[in-house]
Amino acid sequence: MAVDGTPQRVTRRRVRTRARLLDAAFTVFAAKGFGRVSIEEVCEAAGFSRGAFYSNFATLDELFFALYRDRADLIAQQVADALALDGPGLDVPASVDRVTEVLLLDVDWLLVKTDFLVHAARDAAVAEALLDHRARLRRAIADRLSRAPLPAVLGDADSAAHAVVAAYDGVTTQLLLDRDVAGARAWLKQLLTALLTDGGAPTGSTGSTGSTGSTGSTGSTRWSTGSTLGSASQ
Amino acid sequence: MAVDGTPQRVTRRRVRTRARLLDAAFTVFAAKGFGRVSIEEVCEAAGFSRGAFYSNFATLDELFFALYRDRADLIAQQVADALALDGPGLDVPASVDRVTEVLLLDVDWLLVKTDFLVHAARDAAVAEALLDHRARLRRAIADRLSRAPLPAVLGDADSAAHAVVAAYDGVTTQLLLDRDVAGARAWLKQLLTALLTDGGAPTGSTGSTGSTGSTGSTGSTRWSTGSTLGSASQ
DNA sequence: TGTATCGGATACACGAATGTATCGAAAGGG
DNA sequence: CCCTTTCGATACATTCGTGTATCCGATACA
Repeated sequence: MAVDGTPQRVTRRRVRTRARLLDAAFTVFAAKGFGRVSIEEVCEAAGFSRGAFYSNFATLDELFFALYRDRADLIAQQVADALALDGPGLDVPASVDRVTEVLLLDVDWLLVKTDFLVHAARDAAVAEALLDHRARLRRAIADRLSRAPLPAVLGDADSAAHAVVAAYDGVTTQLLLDRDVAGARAWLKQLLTALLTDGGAPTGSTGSTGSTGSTGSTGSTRWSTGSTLGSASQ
Repeated sequence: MAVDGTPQRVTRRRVRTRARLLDAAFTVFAAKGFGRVSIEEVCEAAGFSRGAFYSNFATLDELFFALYRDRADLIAQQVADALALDGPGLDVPASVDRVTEVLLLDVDWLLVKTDFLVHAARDAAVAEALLDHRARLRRAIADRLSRAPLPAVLGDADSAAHAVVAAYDGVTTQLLLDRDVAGARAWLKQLLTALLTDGGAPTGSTGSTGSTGSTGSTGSTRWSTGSTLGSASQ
């Protein structure tokens, strides 16, 4: 029941089943979207019965929250690492490359993250958690960014970090629709370099130079392009 | 049943009830989110019974789709109008102001739109519709943008339009969390002018000059926290 | 190895939402 | 003004998901 019948013995298989539940939830949420997923589906995907779930979580929201928390922390850490690789004198293009790689690694994560955003947009407590995570991310970027020439197209390093996050979010939105990871990466790199350097990118093309498909995302369905949609009734 | 028992007589009260259903759906979706809304809730909000619904739509998805279509077209038109106000020589700052105004007018719409994005991200047909709408918006912007000096920080007008949309999406994401419409507008203006002019914005502050609150959004709950931005928790 | 505690499975009852079939009232044409 | 068509309401059956109470196997500790 996850209520405060706090277990006294230090559990052990409990953590494993909890982890399995979280992993399964991630897969199912990515595939069908939170809101279209039932508790039983998660349990089935994890190979458990609903009893296991209710023993670890009180509600689906709670699981979702825990899921987001874990993964978000992990990503934030990866971003921090990617930025820490440079010496004290930040190498902007290299950092942009690495961060872009990390941020646009897994489409499934973007799906779940966006679900979480929608969820947070209607719940102040959840929103605060998400804002926290974003603030941490921004700070990591701003800290690192403050040690670079910074072309002053924007204001200080904090504003620049804001802009970076905004660009990331914008590219994410498009990526969710066209599923073109390679294109999104290229486009994000172009945007960031345009924002963070004076030179900008010289090339004219938008960046979606044809999805090579070899991007190897976790396993999301790729759209079959030509399809209907026009035929609404009446 | 909305199947092809296509009515022969040109209906009349039908269109009214359909419109009422769509309006009610917009409100309910904005408040609770698609996925947490039942057919009956929509009908109740519209003052109808479920019979009315099933007489006009086959499924909730269909209604959602129609709802998005209508409003999206309307917004696209408004943006086009806002851009058309200039003479042939585009006045960038003025256009940015007007477009920003239009795009960040109604938080409720952003909520519904994001719900739709999440929906589209998992359904190819819906995704295509959304991509269509975005393409139209981009084209309107690009057309107008091609008649301006365009500081060449980015590539051609098309790339610039892409960047504009990305900035819009990025700012929207943040706005959904902090509900600071005024701040979002300021920030979007700053971003856009930074992208579309050489000078950029000189000021260092991020732009959240304190939410005046007089923005008059439709009726969404306003979060209690002071406008976040700079003050990262921790 | 025995034993007390814990964790997950099973079974049940309940509520909510859906879809359909049917009926009465409204609307428009003649 | 009547009559036909259409629209929305009502009632019903059914499915689906949830939450809880109970039970048995597993696990940690002595």
